[in-house]
Amino acid sequence: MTGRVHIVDDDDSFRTAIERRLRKAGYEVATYSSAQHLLDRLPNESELGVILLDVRIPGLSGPELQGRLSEIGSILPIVFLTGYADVQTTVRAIKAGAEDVLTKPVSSEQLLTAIERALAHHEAMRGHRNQLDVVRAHIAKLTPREREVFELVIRGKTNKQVANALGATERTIKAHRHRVMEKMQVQSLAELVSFAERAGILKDLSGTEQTN
Amino acid sequence: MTGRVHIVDDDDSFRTAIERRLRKAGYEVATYSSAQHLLDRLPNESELGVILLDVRIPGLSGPELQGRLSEIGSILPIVFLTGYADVQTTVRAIKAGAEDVLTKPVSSEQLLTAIERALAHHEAMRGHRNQLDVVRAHIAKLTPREREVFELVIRGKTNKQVANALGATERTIKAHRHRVMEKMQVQSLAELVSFAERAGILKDLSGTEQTN
DNA sequence: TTTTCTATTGTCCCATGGGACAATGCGAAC
DNA sequence: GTTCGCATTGTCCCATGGGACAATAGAAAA
Repeated sequence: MTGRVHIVDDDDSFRTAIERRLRKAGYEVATYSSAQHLLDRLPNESELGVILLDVRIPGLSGPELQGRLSEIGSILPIVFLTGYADVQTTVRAIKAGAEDVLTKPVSSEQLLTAIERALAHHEAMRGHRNQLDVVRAHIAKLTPREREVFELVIRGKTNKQVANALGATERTIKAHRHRVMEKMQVQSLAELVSFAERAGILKDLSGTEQTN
Repeated sequence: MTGRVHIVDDDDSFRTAIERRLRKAGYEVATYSSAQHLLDRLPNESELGVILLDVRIPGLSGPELQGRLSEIGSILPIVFLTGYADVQTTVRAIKAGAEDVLTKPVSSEQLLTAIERALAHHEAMRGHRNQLDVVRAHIAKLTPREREVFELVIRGKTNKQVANALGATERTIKAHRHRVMEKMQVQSLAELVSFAERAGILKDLSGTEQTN
């Protein structure tokens, strides 16, 4: 699998050594001497990639950079490199979503295996996120009123029930509902519900009572 | 939060020491001198619990026990205790779902914090699994034919389309569909789709074409 | 001020979903 | 052999969803 490896490490000779190894293995490489440098020119995620990140670096630490990236919505997988074995840090990193944690010196085999897995993971995650983005983009186009109707319809309310709930005529709801289906680009209620479920709406499974 | 801590460690004195500390903290405790002993009398998950598991123990190792438990559907959280810092093992354990990995000697604060988090996690997971079990139990009651109808209906197919697809009359599908709604205990298509989505059916979002 | 977006509601008409009341045929279990 | 579960299909009838064709009104933007 091809992709770009973003090496973040303050040790010049280490960066160079790893870079050489990775280029030889067929990967694109970008290097950064600090976390800030990576934040300054954020990798474009239209390209598959992985961040090789040293845990302890001057300025923002590895885990701190991980937090920042997560906050800004990055899904670039991170493979940590650490000079010494620190269980506490390792646990936190993995729980925070790190792809792997390797100890220096790292064997090429370990490194390449981790990178391959990370790239595969990145690809899968991108797929998921793209689907989500599409759905969310559609939802964003709904007007406030349409959004209200949407919320009730995906919970199984009939037009009549929605009409009562929102204080409008059944005919009106019908119109809103029609535009919701259009904007969400679905042809059936089933699809609409699927989308909603995947977009994280519908967390709780209540709203089943009927108020004719 | 109350709950039972299952200590698995071959070191008698260690088990006793930890047990004393935990009982003092208000937890129920069960001890096992080997992984096999725990497998022999599996903790009942109707009670909140957590497994305190030593990584290296004679017989089945900690991670191996973790694998076994996972296979048999256990969702008891596991907090690993390890004598020495092994990043490789730690990463695998966490990725395999371990709640935490602590190094011996472990401070009471660390231990109690980890246990509390594990118990809270167990409670949340049980909730999720119970919902899932209910849905799956309902699905299990469907006859093969009803299951086929179910699969198509939740993908937005109309009775007519399902009838064509399965080579039956619209009336027949109507009958099956009715029984599906009954057995799944839902009143609306929206609910049916929600359940299906949560039960893991509907992974791919295809099946949108129409063949009147 | 004029255009545009949003919300609202109407009437007709048809397709689809769903309940009520029934019935037939076929294997498998008893 | 009889019972039981399962699949199948019918007819009526009504509620609901959804398309077609239109129209009104207020608010915000150009």
